[in-house]
Amino acid sequence: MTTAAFQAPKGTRDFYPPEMAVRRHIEDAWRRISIRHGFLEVDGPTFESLDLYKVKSGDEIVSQLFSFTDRGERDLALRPEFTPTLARMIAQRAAGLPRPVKWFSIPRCYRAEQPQKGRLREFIQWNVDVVGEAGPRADGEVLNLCADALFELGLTTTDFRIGWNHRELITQALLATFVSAGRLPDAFYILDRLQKLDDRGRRELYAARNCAPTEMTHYEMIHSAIAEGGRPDDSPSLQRLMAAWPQEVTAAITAFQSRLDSMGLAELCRFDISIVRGLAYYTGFVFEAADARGDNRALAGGGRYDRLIETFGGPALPAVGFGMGDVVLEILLRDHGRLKDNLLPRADIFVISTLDTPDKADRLISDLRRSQWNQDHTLIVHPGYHVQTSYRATKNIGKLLQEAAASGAAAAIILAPDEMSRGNVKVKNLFDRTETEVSITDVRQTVRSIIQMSARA
RNA sequence: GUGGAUUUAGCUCAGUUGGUUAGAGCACGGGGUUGUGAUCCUCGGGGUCGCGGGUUCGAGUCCCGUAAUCCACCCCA
Repeated sequence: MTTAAFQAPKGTRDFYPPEMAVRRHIEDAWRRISIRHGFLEVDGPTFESLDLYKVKSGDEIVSQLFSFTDRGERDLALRPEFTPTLARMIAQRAAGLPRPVKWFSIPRCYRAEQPQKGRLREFIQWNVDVVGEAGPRADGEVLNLCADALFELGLTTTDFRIGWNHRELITQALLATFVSAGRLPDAFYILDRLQKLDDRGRRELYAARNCAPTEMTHYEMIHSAIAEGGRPDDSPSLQRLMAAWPQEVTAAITAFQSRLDSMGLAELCRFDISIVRGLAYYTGFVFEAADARGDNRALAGGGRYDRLIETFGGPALPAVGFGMGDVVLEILLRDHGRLKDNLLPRADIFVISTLDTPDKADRLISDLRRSQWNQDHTLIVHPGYHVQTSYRATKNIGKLLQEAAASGAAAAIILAPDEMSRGNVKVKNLFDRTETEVSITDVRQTVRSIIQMSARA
């Protein structure tokens, strides 16, 4: 064996079978849940024209992209996210799409950044968007889907939290209480960092942003409100804050929280004024999912961006969506013990033969793997089995059974001269270790019942 | 882009003040015990010690550079 001369590029991963199985596990859950909520899958090119990314984020983004020039002098970049592609696709066909458009995608994305915990240069990001539907119903719908995917992967309300906010509403509330219009950008900057800093850090932040005493008092009250759980009913700080807010603002906040409550998300979701999602393009509702223990970076984030489709040359269409990356998600699943040690596919049946010729085993294996159709050949009445066998020359049944057990099979079928002389084979249940001798024509039936039993266990 | 730590077999790790042909466990593969998953016995493959330079009679070991990994910072769509 020689030392590999090459290694995977910085910030990328190789997916050997165990890692690939974890990735499949995650992607399958995303896909399954998206479809269950009525979303359709789309994809686009892995690279787009560089200008597409400048439209939304300006020139400074280029340094964070993997970009290149093709032989026709076109400036291109590997996609750092899917949203521009989505917006482009919607803009191109906006006239003909039934509304609302509910799409999801599971693209590989690329960012030329310094790798660190939860952040690589190549990653997979589940994207979900509802386009053409304004209002809190769609907002709640995407948040619910985000939560549902995490539940589907085995996480519980003790593992993660979702915080939500509304940029428009909170702007009104700030303007009505202690922030002047000119100070809004500073206010959002401060809100974004409020929960990430300790007492001293916050004081330094207030000083750096030239906060007046009333501002500091308000920010500290907001900090307490979030720490107290973000529910008006049991947060005195939040009650005091909201008492001074315009009535329509508090009404909208209460209404949205009760919408979440009725979707069964009461424990999970909290109104969190500090979630502002840095990006300028969010126009209203924003939310973020994170580890309940406060470890790790954000699991998922999104919100409403009603001007986005216009920005990419389409009609004015309201939109709301979110993204969830595979890297942080996998770390969180592991941290909370929600990933099984072994997610590799397990065999249904392992076939062992100590016969001198291979024909009978080959025939049996082939039959078992093939699906059975009904008479019209319109419907599979019984799908084929996942069948494995040994490549070893040995006729040592003990060793072969060991291999059978390692394959994860529920049943082993043993073809040996003794039984075969009677037209029979042995079928061994690999879970309870019992075995029966059956006619070779009855094998399929015997195996089926063993597999059904073990699937229940 | 900046700083710290790390890098020896597929994995986890030993490797003495610099000294012969670099080791162990696990994993993997062959064989054995008269046809049942354990245990056991036996044999085997696999490393230019991350890469490149330097010091030295001699470098896995000391020095310099570089790459990657992990952690933190900047940034974060």
